[in-house]
Amino acid sequence: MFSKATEYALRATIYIAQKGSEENKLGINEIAEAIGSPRSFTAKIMQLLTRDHRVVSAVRGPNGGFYISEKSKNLPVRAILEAMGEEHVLDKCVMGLKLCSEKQPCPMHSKYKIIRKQLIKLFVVKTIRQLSSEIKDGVVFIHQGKKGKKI
Amino acid sequence: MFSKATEYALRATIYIAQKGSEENKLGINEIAEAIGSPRSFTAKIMQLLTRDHRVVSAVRGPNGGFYISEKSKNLPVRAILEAMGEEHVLDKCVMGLKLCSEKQPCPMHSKYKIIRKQLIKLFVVKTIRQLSSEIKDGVVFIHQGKKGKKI
DNA sequence: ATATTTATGGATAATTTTGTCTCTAATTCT
DNA sequence: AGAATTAGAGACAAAATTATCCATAAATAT
Ligand code: FES
Ligand code: FES
Repeated sequence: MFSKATEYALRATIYIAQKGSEENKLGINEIAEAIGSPRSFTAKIMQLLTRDHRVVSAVRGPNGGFYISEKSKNLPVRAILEAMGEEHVLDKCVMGLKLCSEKQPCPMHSKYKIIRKQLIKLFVVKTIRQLSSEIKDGVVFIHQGKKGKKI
Repeated sequence: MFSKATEYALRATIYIAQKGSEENKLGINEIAEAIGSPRSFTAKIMQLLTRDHRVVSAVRGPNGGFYISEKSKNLPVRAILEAMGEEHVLDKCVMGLKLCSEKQPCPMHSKYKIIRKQLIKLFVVKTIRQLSSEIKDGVVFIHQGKKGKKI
């Protein structure tokens, strides 16, 4: 559904929201290891998430690293997709027509639109905070290591 | 959601099902133009759909071309995904975990699984015949040309 | 038989995505 | 001020996807 980059972005953001804070920032090494993603590629992805403190914040130097402000934790998960420039995935025609619309719908449109509506809603109503708290509460994973790495 | 290749496969298959028959086979040129896809690439995709007469059938020579048997029209749309080797897309973890499961679910799993269930159902219950008949009945498009190319 | 038509198969090219590496900039600590 | 630490930025490399081209095989028509 999403690109690898966006999948890593989702996992990294939720991980930082749950494990980090402004007082306890997380380094790129820890993040990449925790979510099971290639380190350097993840660093590049973080640059997209941090520009203008869009979703994630970053500070350089000793004790620096990444964190998410309490305010940003209230952003919908969709904000991550937007930062990655992949929010369109939710609006795309499932059969690849240039434009999904009622005017010129593809053969799957009438059925698919009902499903997509729920999908869009999921990404809009769920906040970063809510997803990260799920990790705290129950048995939820952000990476599956050898024996499954629960955080 | 799907690769370009699979999107073309979906459109091509539905188009052939609606416009063609064993008596009136369709050539690759007509198909590619009708669905708005690159001709040569589409030819490659047809090879995946036609091996073992999996979904589409093909015959060479004059008056040759592609068609879909009445039997194959009863296949679920999912059969197209399978021929393209992309059926896994429907089963994938939305956050990119190696395995989507109840044992080690990602933070979005509990909500997403409900949506995915409907998505899978859509591809399983809808047949190629049903989709192509929708084109016949109503105002449904398989390609959006200059002014929208209805077929 | 020969020419014509149409899909098939293989090689190759272009583009996008994924991933790495290194040097630089900012920050902190001593 | 200088050393250490951490993210940022850019060039680069590898892999996957998308796309093109051409020679070949099969079928038909003459
Ligand atoms: S037009 Fe295809 S999903 Fe809306
Ligand atoms: S584990 Fe992520 S969707 Fe099921």
